[in-house]
Amino acid sequence: MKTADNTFSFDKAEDSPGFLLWQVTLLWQRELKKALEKHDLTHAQYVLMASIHWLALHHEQVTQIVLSAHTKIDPMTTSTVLRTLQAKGFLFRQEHATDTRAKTVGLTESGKKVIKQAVRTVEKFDATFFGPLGEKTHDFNKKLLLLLKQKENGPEE
Amino acid sequence: MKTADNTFSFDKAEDSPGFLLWQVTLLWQRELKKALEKHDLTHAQYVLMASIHWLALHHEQVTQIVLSAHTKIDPMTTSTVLRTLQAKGFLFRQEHATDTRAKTVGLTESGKKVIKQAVRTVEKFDATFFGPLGEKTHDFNKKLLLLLKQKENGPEE
DNA sequence: TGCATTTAATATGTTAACATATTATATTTG
DNA sequence: CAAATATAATATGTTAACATATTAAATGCA
Repeated sequence: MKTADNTFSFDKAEDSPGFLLWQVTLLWQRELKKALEKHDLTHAQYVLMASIHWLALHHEQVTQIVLSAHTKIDPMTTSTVLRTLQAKGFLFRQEHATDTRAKTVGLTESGKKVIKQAVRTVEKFDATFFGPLGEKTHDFNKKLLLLLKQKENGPEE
Repeated sequence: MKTADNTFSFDKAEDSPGFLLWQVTLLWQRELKKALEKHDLTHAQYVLMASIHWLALHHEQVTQIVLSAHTKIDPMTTSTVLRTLQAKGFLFRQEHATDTRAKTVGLTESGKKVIKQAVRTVEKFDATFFGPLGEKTHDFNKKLLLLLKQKENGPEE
């Protein structure tokens, strides 16, 4: 369908990876949000709690800046969401052993219990959402990793 | 790296398509935001204006609900962002010819000028961002479309 | 060692994304 | 036709994502 207008280089919006990526993520987030309601968690809260749990299994001291780097949630958002989670009793924040600027973050028993259940919910949800990709899921992951890595020149955890 | 914990079914967070998808989109949005600053547009504003322009070339009357469906931005967000764009003088909203509930939306001359420049910026940005995919970009698009399409046919609430 | 530079966290303010509920109008159907 | 239902837009309120700027402490280096 050719038109007289030459604003777009794509003949269909469906050929734009950016537009598609964003739309898929909108959809994914919208549905995941509903799936997380039963745990009384938002997506950001879930990601941070899951990452704390994950990092705690591999690191000693999980600080907010480490969390921010791992999740790619910016430090300010990380700070405010963690405060909410602390108010919910799902985590504690205490002064770092050697760096008094930093705060060490950890899940409470209550938090651990919640996140374990939530992880099951999310993994089940993702299995359904990405089901159509079938065995091509790994290939999809590889492409996403490629896009992530291009910008990654800084220090990693 | 095996641990005693069995919360996660993935041994690495990098194997989770949901986590990766979300992270790539965060990165993409963050950088696109900066690229759009020179046009004084947010991403949502850009998407809506580009879609109005696009739809106007293919449809007669672009209503807010049509825009919402096309962009997958929810109707409420669509409404408020369009109001902002109207205040900026980039678009008009007038009563629909036959459906008095609806509003027909269109770009002003000023809006058209801005969006044409912004589209160039975004297409250039996307070319760089998705550059690492090379000729696999089309395959990436296909996978994203697959994920989008499942919902269109799927169970409706 | 002392001073400049980084860095960790956060106060403040803007826009987005969404839920829920409401208003007004359109459409369906009994 | 009238009543029930669906739809287009929006008021109100919550959380997220981010920018900018600030505070205080760690680190670099001359």
